[in-house]
Amino acid sequence: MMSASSSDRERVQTIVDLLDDRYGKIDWWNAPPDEVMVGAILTQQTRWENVECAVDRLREAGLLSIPAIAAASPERLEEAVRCTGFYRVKTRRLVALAEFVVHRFGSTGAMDLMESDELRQALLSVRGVGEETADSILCYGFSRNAFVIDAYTRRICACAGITGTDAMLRALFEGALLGQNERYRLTHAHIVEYAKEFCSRKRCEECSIRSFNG
DNA sequence: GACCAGGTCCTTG
DNA sequence: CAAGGACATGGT
Repeated sequence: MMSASSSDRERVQTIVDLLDDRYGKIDWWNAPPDEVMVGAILTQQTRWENVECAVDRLREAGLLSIPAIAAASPERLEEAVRCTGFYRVKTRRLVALAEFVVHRFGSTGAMDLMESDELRQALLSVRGVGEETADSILCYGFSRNAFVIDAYTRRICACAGITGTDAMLRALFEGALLGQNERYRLTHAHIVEYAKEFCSRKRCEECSIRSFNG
């Protein structure tokens, strides 16, 4: 058991190990870069099942690529992504990102030539791309070592008695993941799965991570 | 019918 | 900087 004086670093390592034991290798958000960028926007404040609905609709409409989105009418995009909610603002964000990629890089492939830090800054300059969205794109779309901090991560960390800014949490997890993209992907996936399983009114008390706190 | 979901932006104090 | 609201559909 963790002692009351265990450091944040130790607690994070314990969480990472506990989740790895529980879920192990899982296939999670394995998709081409264009699809990850689209999904990263659409999943904002939205359940993943609804994102899949929109992704299917976009695919059927031939709009599941950055060039296609950059050239599409807002009306067609809105119709396809309506099932994810916030469909007007998400359409604007998709178009902003697609136009940014096309104008600044020409293609998705050219983006991959950039250093991670610069690519992150570039993504953050797009209206509608915040830190979580940018890191999701980096981690899952471009296999970079960017750890995604989301609401679930904050909640689980808070339960474990770990407090701090997103930047601090990100540094803590990145310190535990040994610079391997596969571990970055898996750990964030594990956190989401665990949170969906235990961070509900009903099952919060069964969550063993609470006991790490003091 | 209330409440929440893998955020982000904008406005106020 | 912290807090509060807007954005909107779909599931419990």
